[in-house]
Amino acid sequence: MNRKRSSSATLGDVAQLAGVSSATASKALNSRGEVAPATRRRVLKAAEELAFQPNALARGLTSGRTRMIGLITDELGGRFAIPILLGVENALGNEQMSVLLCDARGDAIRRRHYISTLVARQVDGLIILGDRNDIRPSLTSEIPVPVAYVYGESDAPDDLSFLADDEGGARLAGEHLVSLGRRRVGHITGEQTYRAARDRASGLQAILEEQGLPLAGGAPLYGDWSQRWGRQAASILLGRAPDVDAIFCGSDQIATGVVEGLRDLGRRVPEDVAIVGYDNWEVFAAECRPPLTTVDLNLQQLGATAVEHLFGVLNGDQLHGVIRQPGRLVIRESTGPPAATEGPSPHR
Amino acid sequence: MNRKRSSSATLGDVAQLAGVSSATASKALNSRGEVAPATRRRVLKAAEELAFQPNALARGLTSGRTRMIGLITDELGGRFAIPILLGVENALGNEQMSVLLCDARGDAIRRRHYISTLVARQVDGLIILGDRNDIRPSLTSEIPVPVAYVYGESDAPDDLSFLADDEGGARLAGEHLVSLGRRRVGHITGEQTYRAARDRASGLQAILEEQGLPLAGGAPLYGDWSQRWGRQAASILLGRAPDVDAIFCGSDQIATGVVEGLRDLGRRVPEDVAIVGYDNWEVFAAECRPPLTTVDLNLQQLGATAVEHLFGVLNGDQLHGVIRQPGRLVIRESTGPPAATEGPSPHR
DNA sequence: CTGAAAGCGCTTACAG
DNA sequence: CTGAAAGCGCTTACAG
Repeated sequence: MNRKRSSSATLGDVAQLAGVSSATASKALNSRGEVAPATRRRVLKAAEELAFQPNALARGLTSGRTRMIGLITDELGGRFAIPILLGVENALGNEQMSVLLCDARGDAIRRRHYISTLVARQVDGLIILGDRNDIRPSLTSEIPVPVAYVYGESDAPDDLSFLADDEGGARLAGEHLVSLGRRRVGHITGEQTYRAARDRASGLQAILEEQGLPLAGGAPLYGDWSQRWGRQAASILLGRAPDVDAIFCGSDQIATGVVEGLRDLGRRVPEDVAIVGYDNWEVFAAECRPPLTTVDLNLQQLGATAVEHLFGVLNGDQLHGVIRQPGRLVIRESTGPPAATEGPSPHR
Repeated sequence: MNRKRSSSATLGDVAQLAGVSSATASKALNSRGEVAPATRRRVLKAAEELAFQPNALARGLTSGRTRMIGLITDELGGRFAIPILLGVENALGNEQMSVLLCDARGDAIRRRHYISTLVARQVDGLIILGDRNDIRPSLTSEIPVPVAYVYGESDAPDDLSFLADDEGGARLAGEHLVSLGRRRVGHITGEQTYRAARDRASGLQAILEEQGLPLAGGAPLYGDWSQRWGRQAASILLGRAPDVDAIFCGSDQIATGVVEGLRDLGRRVPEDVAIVGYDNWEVFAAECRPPLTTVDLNLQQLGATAVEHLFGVLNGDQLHGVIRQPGRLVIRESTGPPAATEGPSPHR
C-alpha cells in the first residue's frame, strides 16, 4: 500500500506519524519507562505502518551493545568448524544476535588483523575457533571484550575454553566394545602430535585397564588421518595381534580404511572384528560397508554451549577454565557380539 | 608502555593529543581535504600512540556505508556452501569488508527474518547462497540494497545470479574421455529433480553427439546422490551396455560407489572402464582407489566472482542476468587410455 | 506520562 | 590549511 521509500523509516518518522516526540516513541517501542497505553498503541501502529526497523548502528552507538559476536576460525574448510559454527549461529540467532565471520586461515597476522577489525566494529564478544582441540597461546590481552575459545584451549588460566571431551568419547567406545564381549581391542589412530589422538588413546587404555584387559597389539598405532593409513594399519595390527576382535579407530576416515583392509585380509566386520570410528562424519560413517558405529562429538552442541556461557560473561558472570562437551555413541552395524564359533566361520 | 584503558581511544582523544580539532584529525586520518603535512604527521603519530581504531558504528552512521555484507545460506552444512563462503570471505577481506553470516536452514520464515535483521544492521549488500544451483523465487523486492544470488538463480530477470557451469563441466569430462579414445561412455548421476543433474547429463550428451557417439546404456541413470546408488547403478549399466568403456558420474560420491561396484564385477579402473567424477570433493576423489579424475566447480572462485560483481553494483554498475563460473578438469588415475588389448586382459 | 536536550563517535559542508 | 557546527538515528537522564 505504502509507497516504497529508498531509505527506510526512522524513529522520527514513527514519532511524527504517531504525534509524539521521538523520545516517547523510543520508550514505547522498547517497553521502557512509563508510557500511556493509548500512546504506546499509537506508536506501535505507526511503526507497523512504516515497517519501522530501528537502525542497529545508531542503537549500538548509544547503547554500547551491538548484539554482534565476532567469530574467528582457523580453517573453515576443515570438517570441525562447520558444525560448531552452526551451533554458534543457531544459539546466537535465538538471542537476536548476529555473527561476524572471519577466517584467519591459520595465519597469525591475519588473525590479529581480524581481531582489531572486529573490535573496531564493536562486537560484544569474540569466539576463537581452534582447528584441533589443542592448547594455543591466549589472545585475550589484545581483546577488550569477553572471549570464548572453542575446540582449542587457551593457555591462560583466566580464559574460558570449550573442548570436545576426547577421553570421555574414547571411554564410550571402549565400554561399548567391552560390553559386547570383545576382549582383544586394538587402537588405530591419527597423528600423535594431535592432542585429540593422545586423549582418545588414553581414554581407551583407561577403560581397558579398568577391565583388566590389555591393548591388542601392545600400543596404539599412530599415523595419518587417512583411509590409506587405516588400510595399512589394519594389516600391521593383524600381524602383531592376529586374534584382535575389535578396533577402536581415531576417525571415521581411518575406520573406513581399516574396514577395507580387514575385508582384503578376509576378516568379517563385525563378526570377526568389531569396529568403532570417531567423529560421526556421516558421509563416511553411514556409507561405510558396514555402516560405522562411531562417537559423535556433539560439536553443534559445543558451539551452543560456548555461546550460552559467553552470554553469561556478557551479563557479568565470572567464568574461566575448561568446559568439556561430552560426546555420544552412535551405534550402527560395524559392532555387535563376536561370532558364536571361534575364528572366521562360514556364517552365510 | 601506555596504561590500558577500558574503553579505547576516540577521534577526540587523538585530536586532543595532536593539538587539533577532531575535524582536522578526521581529515588527516582519511587522507581527505588539504591538511598540512606537519599536521598530518602529528595526527598520525597521536593515533599510533593511542592505538586509535575508528568506531565502525559511528563511521557507518555518518558515511552511510558499513562495509558489511550479509550472507544468507540455506544449508551451511551442505558441502557446497563452505567453499563458496571461503571465496566470499576472502574477497571481502581484501576490501576491508566483513561478512555477517546467517543460516536460514531452508526455512522461508527464518530467511525473511534474517533479511530484515541484516537490513536493520545496514549491510551494504546481500548475498543469497542457494543449495543446489537451481532456480528460486526472487527476494529482491524485500531488500533495499544490492543482492547477488549465488549457487542458485533468482527467477527475476533483473536480478544478478552466479551459477556453477554444469553443462560446461560435463563437457570437460566428456571431451576428456573421448580424447582418451573412449567410445562407449555411460552416465550415472543423482536425482533428476536437480537441475545440476540434468545440466550435467545434457552437457555430456551434447559432446557425445558432436562426436557422433551414442550414450552407453541409452539414457542417463538417475538416482540418489550416494555411493550406494553408484554401486547399484554400475551393475545396472553393465547389464545394459556390457561393452561400456567409460562412465561419467554426477558426483565423486557416486563415482566412488561406481568404482567399488565395477571392482566387485571384475572390471578394472581405468584399464577397462575410465571413470570421471564431479565436485573434486577431496576426501572422496583423492582417497578413492584409484583416485578420481573429476570436475572441480571452482566454487571458491564462484564466491569471489560474486563479490567482485557485487562491488561493481555498489559502485553504480548496472548488472543483471546469470553469470556462469567455469569448472576445471582435475586429472587423476581413474582415467587413461583403454587397455591395449580387447576386453579385460591380465595386465599385471 | 511526555518532551527538550545532550550525547554516542564520527564526517562533511561551510566559514574563516 | 583549520575548526565550529550540524547531522547520522537512536537512547537516556532530567524537567515539567
